[in-house]
Amino acid sequence: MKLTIKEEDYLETIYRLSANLDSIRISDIARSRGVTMPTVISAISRLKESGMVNQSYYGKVYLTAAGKEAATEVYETHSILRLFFGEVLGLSMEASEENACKVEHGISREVIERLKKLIYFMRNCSSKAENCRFRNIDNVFPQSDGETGFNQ
Amino acid sequence: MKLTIKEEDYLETIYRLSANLDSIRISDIARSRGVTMPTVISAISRLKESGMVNQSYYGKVYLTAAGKEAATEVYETHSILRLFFGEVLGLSMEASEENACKVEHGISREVIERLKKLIYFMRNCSSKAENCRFRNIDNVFPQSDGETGFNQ
DNA sequence: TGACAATGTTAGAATACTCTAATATATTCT
DNA sequence: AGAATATATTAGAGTATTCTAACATTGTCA
Repeated sequence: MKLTIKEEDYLETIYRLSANLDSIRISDIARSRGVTMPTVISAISRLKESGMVNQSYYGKVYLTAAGKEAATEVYETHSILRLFFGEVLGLSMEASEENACKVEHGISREVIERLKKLIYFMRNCSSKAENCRFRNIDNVFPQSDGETGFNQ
Repeated sequence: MKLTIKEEDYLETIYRLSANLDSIRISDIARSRGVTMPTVISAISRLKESGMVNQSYYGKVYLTAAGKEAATEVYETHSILRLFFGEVLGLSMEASEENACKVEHGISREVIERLKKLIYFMRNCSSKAENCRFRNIDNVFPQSDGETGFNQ
């Protein structure tokens, strides 16, 4: 019953749309993902078969309990990654968002838990200057653009 | 001319095999990636069309200059991610390797450069105890297993 | 209410990736 | 060299993902 990357992407899109819309149409998903409606229809029909989504002929799209659970997991992963890229690495909002989208699939629970700790730790660092002095890693070395000198 | 994730995976596999083997066969790649030989043949034929690989009928596989360049880039990304997971997040070697494989595609150059800085910074932290006291993030909070209390 | 616009669906196609089964070529060993 | 083994290739199939074109249904507003 493992979902593909694309299936997870569609679930996440539906989940995110449901924050702003009370009912979700095929066209909303298509617009949001930048694909055509037939593409969405085909994705949704696969998700219906996996029991992740409900949708009747010409009807609205709903996540099932299983679909909501899967979507929530992907979304939480996405959110933590976005925070990490933004707060710890100091990337712009757009770059953080974009990288989070690329990376959010297949990363382990363990990584997410430790990223949470790292973000937490860094937030503490930033407020207690005697302990550690940085806000994000770009702030620590604003001048040296990449030359940290590793080979492995 | 953008490569797919799988194409990058095959290039990286060839690149890594070339460290230990002086000539690379279809069967080496198949074994290394856990796929069948016809699958490799089909991947290689696509890579030949993109000018990333050379291989003659029943012959050995070679990366072209472009192939080597692409493979090197993926491999460097992989290596930095592995270091980050191991040194900063404190994951096991196997978990670091596995997560690096999943994440290495599509992550931006900017992220890699800042991860380098972060690893560098952490290495410095570890040696200068007055500045910051950790070896890896799991070491800082060895007890609290995940409860850092965020909601976003 | 009927026409037009918006939305949804089906049909048919293409690409990427994988497999198994069958066949062809190379390599190795006696 | 000839047989046995290893390796490579082709053929054919299946799934996932996307598209365009054609058609169906729904919604809106004049």
